[in-house]
Amino acid sequence: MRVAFFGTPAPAVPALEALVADPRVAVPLVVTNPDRPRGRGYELAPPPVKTAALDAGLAVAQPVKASQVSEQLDSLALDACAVVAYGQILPSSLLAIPSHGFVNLHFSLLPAWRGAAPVPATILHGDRETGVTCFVLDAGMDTGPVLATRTTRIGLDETAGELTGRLAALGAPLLVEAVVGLIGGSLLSRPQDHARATYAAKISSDDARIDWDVEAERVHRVVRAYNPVPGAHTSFRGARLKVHRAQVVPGTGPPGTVIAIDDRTGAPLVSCAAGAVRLDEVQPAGKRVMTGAAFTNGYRPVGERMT
RNA sequence: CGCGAGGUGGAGCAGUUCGGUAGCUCGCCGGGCUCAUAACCCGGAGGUCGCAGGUUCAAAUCCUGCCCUCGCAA
Repeated sequence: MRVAFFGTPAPAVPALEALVADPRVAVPLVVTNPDRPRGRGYELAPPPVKTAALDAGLAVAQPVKASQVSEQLDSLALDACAVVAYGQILPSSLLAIPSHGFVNLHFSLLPAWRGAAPVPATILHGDRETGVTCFVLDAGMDTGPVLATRTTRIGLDETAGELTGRLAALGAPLLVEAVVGLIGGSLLSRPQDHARATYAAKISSDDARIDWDVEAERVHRVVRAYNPVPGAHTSFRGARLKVHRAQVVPGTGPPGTVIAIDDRTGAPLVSCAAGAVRLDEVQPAGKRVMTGAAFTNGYRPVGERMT
């Protein structure tokens, strides 16, 4: 079976590797986004999928627009394509090229959380479980018929980064089976219940700003949902303070106030609209990540306000 | 040449403006108190102040160059 792979960031890598490792599948081409300037100084960085593909000795294409590979795809006599977080909408002209179409691995239980950022959305929403879905791409945004799903519980303190890693590992073998099953005819797709669809918009740094005037449970979810990127943040002494990890604790005070230091851990306690959170891991702008206790020792924040 | 912050005992910070004794909160080690303790008391070890050069009687502090870490943005 000849399957081209479309994907870009790190969570797509396990799927690519699983596909390559399967003896039934040949991967004649990997399509990924172009190298982009990243980090300080705008250094050009290759996407993780490109690095993994080159390591595996695979051919790589990095079109600015996906449609630019249509001729190349045409010439490869593909049975199907596999897509994981490619980062571009694929035009239907492209979807028609492989005989069995495109199979996408999406990091939610569709039709829940269609769109760009399903993992933060599911944590933010307080879902108890989530999963991965393999479906056949159609013209809509994550609207195609479903081939296979896998479910997993969300840990009470699990971050988006951790959950994404687990879903990537969970989804990789599922994608292989979905692609093989679709091509082989052993797997049938079922349409989604569109009436129950929910959407997870792309997140921005602004979304990750902590509003202290909500209940502590919600602050805790914000912290988890935006870890590690872009990082939940607040403002302290006029500078950005990222909160990487927190716990809900009892406490009362004006929202955003450092009301006390935790006896056991030494971490600062910050009051919310209801309850408080203990800041277990923070990062002031320009500094390394530090424990809440280290922050307390150096900054003596009791009584001060985070905004 | 994208914008910006920072490097001071093991951790996190102050001290740099205006050169002159190495400071604070912790941690660690030892001792004490206590039924006990993450609590409290007493004592102690531990620092080439990122690196190199320069100015000076004297540099963490002023000047020059370099290295490293990190925040924003993309």
